[in-house]
Amino acid sequence: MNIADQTFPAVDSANEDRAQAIRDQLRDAIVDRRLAPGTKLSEGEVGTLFDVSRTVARAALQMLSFEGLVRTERNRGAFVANPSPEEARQVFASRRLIEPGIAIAAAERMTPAHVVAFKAQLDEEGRFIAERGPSARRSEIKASGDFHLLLASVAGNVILQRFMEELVARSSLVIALYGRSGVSSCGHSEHMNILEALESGNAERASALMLHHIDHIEADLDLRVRSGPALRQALEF
Amino acid sequence: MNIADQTFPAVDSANEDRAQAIRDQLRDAIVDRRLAPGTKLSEGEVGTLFDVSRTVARAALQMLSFEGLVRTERNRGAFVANPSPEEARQVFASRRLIEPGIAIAAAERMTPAHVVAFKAQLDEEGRFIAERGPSARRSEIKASGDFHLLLASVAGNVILQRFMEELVARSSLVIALYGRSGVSSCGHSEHMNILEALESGNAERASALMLHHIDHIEADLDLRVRSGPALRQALEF
DNA sequence: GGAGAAAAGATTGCATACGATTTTTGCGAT
DNA sequence: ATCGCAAAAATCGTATGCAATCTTTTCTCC
Repeated sequence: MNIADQTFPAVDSANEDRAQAIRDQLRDAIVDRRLAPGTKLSEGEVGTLFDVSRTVARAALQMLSFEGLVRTERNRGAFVANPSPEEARQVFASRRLIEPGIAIAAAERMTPAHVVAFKAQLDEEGRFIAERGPSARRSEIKASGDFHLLLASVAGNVILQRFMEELVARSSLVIALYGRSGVSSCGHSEHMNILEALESGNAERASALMLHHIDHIEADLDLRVRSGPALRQALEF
Repeated sequence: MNIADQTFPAVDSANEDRAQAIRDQLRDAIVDRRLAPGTKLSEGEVGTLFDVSRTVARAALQMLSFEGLVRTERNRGAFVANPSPEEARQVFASRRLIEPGIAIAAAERMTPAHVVAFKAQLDEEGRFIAERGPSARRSEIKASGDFHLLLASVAGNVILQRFMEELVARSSLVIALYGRSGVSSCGHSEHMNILEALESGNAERASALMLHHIDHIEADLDLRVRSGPALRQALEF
């Protein structure tokens, strides 16, 4: 009975919080761009979709609003975030500040097991790049983010790790919105270079490579305001 | 109209969210150490105390749990966070990574109005240090944190600003728990030096001073495990 | 008297209900 | 046909109720 109806939504998460499970699925959907920015996420809809009451759906949406992935307006509802160019710049400014330091910390804590995990991660990343199609592109963005999350977990600071989770999620949104080309293939090779530096314990080099990597990602964005930002906001789309 | 109702931190909060107001008050109480680490915050108690239902009290507690100021255990309730020495170290490691960069950004954006605000802030800080007594010490810790928050707001990156809000709040908890002496008077002069550097537009110097300042704060902590950490955790007090 | 088990009490997780607010729809006037 | 306004529908904010879980007390048995 449990197995049957909890097939897809709400993974296993028996003792876990249901709201958390819903948040995770919604976050994946947002980061994967299956939910477009501006989409309304009504409490009732989310609730019926995941077969829970509005109470827990609301809790999930509140969590996402804390992470900056949805914006809530009083008495109006929750919407998938539509980050402005300015917000996008701030996301990357934050990453430039934090990630080089994370790379240094990670370099000092790398173990052979970590190296194996990174190689598996990069393999998967390469596979998605080889594929074509919109679905592959989404997976590609997600895999690219996972590299940075893996690095954060190796660094061993859970606070910074959580910050990075938020920043990576928001970056994915920004890239989906403002991304120009397939810089990702270039990003893939940069990831490999970073791993090389980490593997050889060259913390400084890893840090510098990371900084450049972030610069490259941001440089690929087209952050000019398009077709009147006020109108866009007013129309909420 | 705008001026009238936005007098101060919206205690009345007519159109504001009530849960948010409760969160703010609870946060202040935690940071001020009026609520000791480990204290249980039951939904019902908080609700009756603020004259709201459990629903909104619960929302406030959820917010605080996101910020790391309370820890919630399923089916058991919410407790004021009791950061471990390891957690304390990670808080300061995060600050060492972020705040020097914030100082640089702030130095580049300082205006005369900002300088005035900083001077007022430092005046108040000095006043609390001059006073004696436990209440003054609490205000002193809070004022010291406010300096860093003011700096973050000047830096102009709302994402980093929110990160700093969390880090400063957790720092206050840590200092209250593990703080040794009145390093704060020393911290006050360091704040003044930082302001000097900011005022003269010397970003590099401000950044370096900030890094040392954080080091000094952490150096004043006694992060040795005291009287068995496992026992302490087990007894939850 | 102490240890263990069962019951009572307290607290959380979740669903539902109801008033308030916003958005949409329907209808008549210009 | 368009605009304005009022009623209806939808949605949110919040309170409350019930079942599940945890804690404490009490009772029994050794």
